[in-house]
Formats: sequence, structure tokens, C-alpha cells
Amino acid sequence: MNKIPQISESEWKVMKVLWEKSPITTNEMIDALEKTTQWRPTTVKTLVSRLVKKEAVGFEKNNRTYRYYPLVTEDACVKAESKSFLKRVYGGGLKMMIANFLEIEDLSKKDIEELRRMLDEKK
Amino acid sequence: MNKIPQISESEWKVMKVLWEKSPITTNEMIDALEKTTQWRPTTVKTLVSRLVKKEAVGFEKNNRTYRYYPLVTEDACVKAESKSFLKRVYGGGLKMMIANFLEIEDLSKKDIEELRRMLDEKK
DNA sequence: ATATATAGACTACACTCGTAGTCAAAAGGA
DNA sequence: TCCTTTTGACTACGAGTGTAGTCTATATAT
Repeated sequence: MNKIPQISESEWKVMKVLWEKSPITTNEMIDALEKTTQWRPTTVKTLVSRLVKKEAVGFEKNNRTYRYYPLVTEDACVKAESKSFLKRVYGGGLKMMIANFLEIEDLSKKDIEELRRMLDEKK
Repeated sequence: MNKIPQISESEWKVMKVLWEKSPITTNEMIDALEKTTQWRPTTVKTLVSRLVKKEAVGFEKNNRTYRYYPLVTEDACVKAESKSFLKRVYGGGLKMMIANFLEIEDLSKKDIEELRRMLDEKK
């Protein structure tokens, strides 16, 4: 399996765009990211090429138009990030972590119900 | 409230030691970290001074002995980290996140019971 | 065919991080 | 008092990041 490369904070934002819709051109990415960030177009281009170099993103080149797409799935990245976070911050203690999140964030009644169901399934 | 400074991966390890027991000297930290890392003593010292500069750690100086202690609580740091992680990786979706963790990590029956109880309390 | 706009490639630069060495001052032993 | 050891302060240095500018070759319009 190809290892998940290290994806930085800013790069995540680019990946998010690509995971949502791809393949797309840099311009489409620039448009999308202009709404959520203050980045100049060149910044987006830099991030994209770094992701290409890291092999997190690939592209197809059709008569002078480059279209980029993710080479790693969102799921895989999220899982990798989650694992490292869990280890770094909570020392691996999943229960502690969940308890903490339940404390700091708000969940709707519906969400709570659903989580309970998930826990039941786990059993 | 004093803002939580950015604490890097390696710095977390140092903070963990301090949260567990403080105030302590650099030597005590070096000893503790020698068990869990491959760091040379100078590395620990560097990390400590960076944390002091960031105002995450303070020290008291009694006749030539420096004793260091955390200036930020573990709880506050964990919460800050958790929030930023949740936002970055899961776009703020707590339910998604918990569901994902339930999927990738293992919980004992006891843990599941306990989490269910917590969820019930939330309601 | 020539001027212009476009877009990917290359360059830039300050800051953080991981990792660690050297210096200088003070403390303690001889 | 002088030497040695200790310890915090300062320095180092390559990799990664955030942020962005310039160059160059091609596509497009006139």
C-alpha cells in the first residue's frame, strides 16, 4: 500500500477541494479556495505542486490543460491523521479522547442517539 | 485567558513529563525522556527553552537550580489541539469523527459501556 | 504572423521544527 | 584559590511550511 504522505494544514484545504470534486484545473481550485482563504493564486499553485511532488495528487494533461485529482483517498488521510493525533495528544487513549470531545463540543439529541446505536453495534 | 501557544510534536512529549510531575529540573526531564525517546540531553534542553520562550513553561530559580513547571494546563492544551484537529480534518463534524474512531480503534466492552453511560448523561 | 494572456515551473524568504553542538559563568572540590 | 564539572544560553543547520513573485512556453486573438 502506498504510504500516506505528510499533509500540512494548508495542503489539507487543497485536498478537501479535490476530494469534493475532481479532476479539476488549478483555476477551479483557485476559485474554490478564494472563497475560504485569503490566498493569492500563486499560493494555490505552489501548494498543488507540492502535493504533486509528495504524490498525494496526480494530474492528467489533455492538450495543454492540466486536471488534478487526488492520489490518496480522504478516508485514508483522515484515518492516518486521526491515529497520529490520538497518539500524540491522548497517548492512544480512545476512551479519554471521546469523553473529552463529548465535553467540549455539542451534539444534538439525534447525534447522540446515532452514536449510541453505533456503540451498540460495536458490542 | 492566556492563549495556548502552538506546541509541536516533540514539545508535547516534554509537556507530558511536566504535567505529570513538576516543578522539576532539566536533568529530571532528561532522565524521564531518555526512557521514551532517543534524544540527547541537549535536545531536551532546546525543547525546554523553546517552551519557555513560548510561555508554555515557566521556571523558578532557587540558588542556581532551575525548576520548570507548565504554565498551561494539560486540559487546556488537549482541548485546543482537539478543536483544531476536529476542524482541520473533520471540518468540525464531531459525529463523523467519533464514528470514524470507533471504526479504526478497538474499545473493550467496558469502555463501550462507559461511553454509553456518558452519552446518556449528555442527554 | 505578432502581441498578449495564461499557467505550470522555478525561485524566494522568513519562520518553525527536529536534532544537537559549543560557550560561558557559576559552583563545588582539592 | 584554581581547576573541573554542570547547566542554562547561544548557535547551527537541513527539512518543511506559509505565502508569494518571476520566468518561459504555449494558446489565443487580432
